[in-house]
Amino acid sequence: MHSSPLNRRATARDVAERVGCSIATVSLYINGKAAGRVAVATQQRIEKAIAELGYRVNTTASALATGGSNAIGFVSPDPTNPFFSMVLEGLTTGLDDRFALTVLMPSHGNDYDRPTLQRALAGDFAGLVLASPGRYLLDAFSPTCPTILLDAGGSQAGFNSIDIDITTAANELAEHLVGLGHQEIGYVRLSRDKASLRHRQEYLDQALARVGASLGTDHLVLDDITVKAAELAFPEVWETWKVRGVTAVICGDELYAYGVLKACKALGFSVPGDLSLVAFNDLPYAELMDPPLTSINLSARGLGTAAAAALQRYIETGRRPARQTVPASLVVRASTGRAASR
Amino acid sequence: MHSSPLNRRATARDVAERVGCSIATVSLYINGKAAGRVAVATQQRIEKAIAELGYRVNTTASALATGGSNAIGFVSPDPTNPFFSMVLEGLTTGLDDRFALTVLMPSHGNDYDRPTLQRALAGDFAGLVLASPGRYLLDAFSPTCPTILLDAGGSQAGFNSIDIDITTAANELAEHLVGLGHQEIGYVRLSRDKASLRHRQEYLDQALARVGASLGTDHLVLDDITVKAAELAFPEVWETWKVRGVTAVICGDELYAYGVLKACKALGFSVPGDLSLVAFNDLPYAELMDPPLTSINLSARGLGTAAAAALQRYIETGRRPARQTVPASLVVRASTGRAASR
DNA sequence: ATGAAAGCGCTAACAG
DNA sequence: CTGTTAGCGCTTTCAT
Repeated sequence: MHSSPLNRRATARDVAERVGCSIATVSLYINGKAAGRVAVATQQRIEKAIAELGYRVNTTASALATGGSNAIGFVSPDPTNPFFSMVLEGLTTGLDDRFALTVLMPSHGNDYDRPTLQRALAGDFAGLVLASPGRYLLDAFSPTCPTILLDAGGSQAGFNSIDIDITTAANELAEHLVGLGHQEIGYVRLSRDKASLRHRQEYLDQALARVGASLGTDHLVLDDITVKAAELAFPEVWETWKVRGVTAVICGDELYAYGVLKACKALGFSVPGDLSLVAFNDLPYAELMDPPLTSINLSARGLGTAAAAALQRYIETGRRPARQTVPASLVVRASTGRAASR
Repeated sequence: MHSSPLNRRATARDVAERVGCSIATVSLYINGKAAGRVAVATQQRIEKAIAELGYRVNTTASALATGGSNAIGFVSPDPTNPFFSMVLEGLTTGLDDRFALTVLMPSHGNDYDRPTLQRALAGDFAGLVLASPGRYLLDAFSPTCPTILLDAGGSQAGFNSIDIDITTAANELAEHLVGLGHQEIGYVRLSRDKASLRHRQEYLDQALARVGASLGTDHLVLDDITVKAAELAFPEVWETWKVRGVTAVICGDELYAYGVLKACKALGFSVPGDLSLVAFNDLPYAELMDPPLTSINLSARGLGTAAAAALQRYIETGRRPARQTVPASLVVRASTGRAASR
């Protein structure tokens, strides 16, 4: 309306000139510090000029002057995995409007690495959120701004983290499975050393052992977190698992469960008739599968909102947040049933 | 190592002092403009000092000085809808490392609105990508930086857009359905006026009419793009559709198809035995459904990479990109079959 | 109640 | 080859 596209953008100086006041006065007004320091009449004229010129503060300049950026960096392995989408959603809804969320992803490959982290450090962020960082990444990482680790698999010395507490859920799952007669259980996991994932497995191991069941050591180990990887590799590991007497499979990531389900169908197995299936995550798709997946809900969204709240407080007060935890919970659906007799 | 966390960050001045040269020289070096202008010996000493101090340029200051931000804003309705995740992924892989991608989402509600757009305009972005903007948003929108519309449903006067060309796919789908004996087809769509979605429907109407089939006017119209919405509403509309003799349903968004599928199961319909089902989108989950969904692949990722390329060129050259199109394609899977005899 | 001025850290002429 | 200088647009003291 007032300006053709891509015109020079109005500055505080333009506003000041139009009003006939100084830039400082404009600054006071737009930062809400005018009360009792700027005449009301002047304030109104400034407001009017701002509207007429379509003025908006230049956040870059503002950040430089105040020495504080308004950008939060979100470092995520894979925007396409709904777990991270949900964390992202939690973050955006939890963050104040004055913060901008910048996402940093691996430029190639399927997880983020040092270069990605370097970019995160190089950008001027007010705060940083690292989602499910591999442990090897943290060795070489020294934060330059308030940083929070998400789902890092237990507290990491010197880092602030929000973790998923799976103890209760793991125990419930163990009881659920054993209650259905399952003893020998197969596990599908990622090859990379992700603390968060190893963590899941360790708790599971303990919880199952306590009730007399076992995860075995013959895990199906995959290099990528994709449906395809699990689908292709499942038939092979099945030979081994069959011998051990496996009647249920737990997948360290939900995408794996989708793959296993497809493989089962191709092999003519019925789920849960022949094999019970459990997934970590509980994405919106878990209940759309056929059968719907029994899963451990990792509260991805909650992780995001908790991170947003903690990080904002951290940035504002400068005090490191206490270590936090969001609870995972077991959601029983039709993909688990009585163990097949053997 | 060299500095305790959250120490004051080294500036170019620190580097210059340590080396004993001027700030300008440091600037030349770090911007790769040193060749033939700075003595090699000096360059090495600068490099050394940079490493020792852990210096990184302050991008905020840099942006202010050059008058160009390095941030691209991505405005998206819902990070949780995999379509947008895939666009996002395309964007991140397509964008140069020197750009940072900032995501802007509706602060609440289920689509972005003027306030979100305001935030996008207020941030200092080098470029902006608006995903599937509602038409009503564009009336009041005048870009202040290179902006590209994605999936805006046909060119919008004065805007640069990349659209999904569904003509071929729509024709193929029409032939596919009619070939299977379908005449009366139900359509599930969003109530909001999204040009991109209306567009889909119009093409479909034409393509179907051409081969003697019909989409009817009794669409199932929903307010949110969620699985639940479709699942709950389907049984009601079915009464109407049954009378019309509907044998196939096309869903304007894949999430709707998931809902319809669930509803069908609950109602005891077999798909495609009693009803064929088609979805727009073709997310990774389409083929995991039972039955796998016949769908129109909207090339979300391709949309993202195309946008990244076009926007970068736009920013660098200042010349508006030509209108572009990525083709959609029909993917036939098991959810469509012969029309039920009636 | 308002303005002048210093400066945030960097870049880009321009002068030597 | 290198340093000086003048900003980028804003915030913030400190006078007035």
